[in-house]
Amino acid sequence: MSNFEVFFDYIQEISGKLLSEDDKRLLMAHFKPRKLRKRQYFLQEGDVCKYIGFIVKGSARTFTVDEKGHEHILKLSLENWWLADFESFYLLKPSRFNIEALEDLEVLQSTNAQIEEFLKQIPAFSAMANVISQNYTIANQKRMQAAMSYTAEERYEDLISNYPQFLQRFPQNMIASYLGLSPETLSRIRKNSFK
Amino acid sequence: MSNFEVFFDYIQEISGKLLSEDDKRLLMAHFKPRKLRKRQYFLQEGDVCKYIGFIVKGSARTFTVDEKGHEHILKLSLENWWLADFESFYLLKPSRFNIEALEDLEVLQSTNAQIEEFLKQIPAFSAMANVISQNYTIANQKRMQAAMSYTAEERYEDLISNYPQFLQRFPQNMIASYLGLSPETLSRIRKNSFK
DNA sequence: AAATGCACTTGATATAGGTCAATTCACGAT
DNA sequence: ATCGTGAATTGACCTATATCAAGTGCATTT
Repeated sequence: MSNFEVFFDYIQEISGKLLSEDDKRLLMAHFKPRKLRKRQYFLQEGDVCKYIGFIVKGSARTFTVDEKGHEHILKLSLENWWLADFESFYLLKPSRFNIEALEDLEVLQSTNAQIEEFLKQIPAFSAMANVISQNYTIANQKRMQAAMSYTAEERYEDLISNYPQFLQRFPQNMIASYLGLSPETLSRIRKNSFK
Repeated sequence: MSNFEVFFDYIQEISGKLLSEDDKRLLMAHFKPRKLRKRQYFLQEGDVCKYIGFIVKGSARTFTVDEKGHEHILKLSLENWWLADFESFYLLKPSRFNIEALEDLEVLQSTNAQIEEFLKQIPAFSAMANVISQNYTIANQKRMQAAMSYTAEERYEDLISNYPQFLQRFPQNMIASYLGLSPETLSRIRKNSFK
């Protein structure tokens, strides 16, 4: 299946609507395929996030670096997820985040101005945007609650049940950072839960 | 200014579009005013969040209670904010949250089905929804980053600069809980930063 | 096969922030 | 004015998690 077929299926499935041939032509004309090798950056801190990318293949992490040089992973992303720093993308502000490919990465990317066009012209695209926005809001609410009310161990168990794929796809130190833990602490948590 | 005038101004300002007289009639027909006294609940854990409320006056907190009986405040809300547990509201699932009035509260409320209608029929309403969704996404991203990378003191300073009104409107123990801190810790942080 | 480099583990120690208990403060109700 | 209640402060102590340092196991490169 080609990259665009994957993408079209995704839109139709999430939105519950069909794309016309015209819709598909429009999307193909303005979403550009882009490939990144592992370790390459989709976005660097300080740059404006001009593109939003739909991940067709591979994985990425969104992270900040604090004054002490410590990295904090905010988001881990896999196939069929969208990749962007939304604050920078919507407001055209320089980003405080880095987005780096953790595996070889293939995305379909487009600009904010184009997305506005798709929203106006393609009903399935706009329906998809609404569903995604709902899902994001819900996921954020959950994650925030987990961060505030759960212990390290509970957050790890939560991750296992909500995103079991993460354990296969991401190294443990990345998962630790995503959970807001040091790699040592995650290692000890795993040791204890196996006994 | 009446409740609805406040509401209409808000929609027009956020969306950048004007409401027609028909639009206004439609909104007035399906947003119901509701008043809650301080301490009353807008939503109780276990119930489905049937209504979304627009706060015209007053304030509220959204919180969970963990197994140890500790409360965790996820959201503090003031005038011109929306009040709902979106997970429960969108998915019609029983809520894990409580929403309680912290001051006497006046909201305009409506149901999910009605909101869908407004989105279809009122361009300004739908434009507003898009802007709000962007703002939420950005605010969530920021708050998550703060929770993961900042110390307690930095989070408090962040709050002071982003939401100075909170200090006037909410008691310190609520703010502590919102920041994920014990009241004692927040008290000590304030003491230190005054020296 | 040796060498290099990472991810992961393990142990010892440090620290931010939590918990518990006592005290003071503010204010609404009588 | 006084009482009562809940908020805020303060001190002593505790705990979860971070930090630092050393060691182990595996791939990848040479």
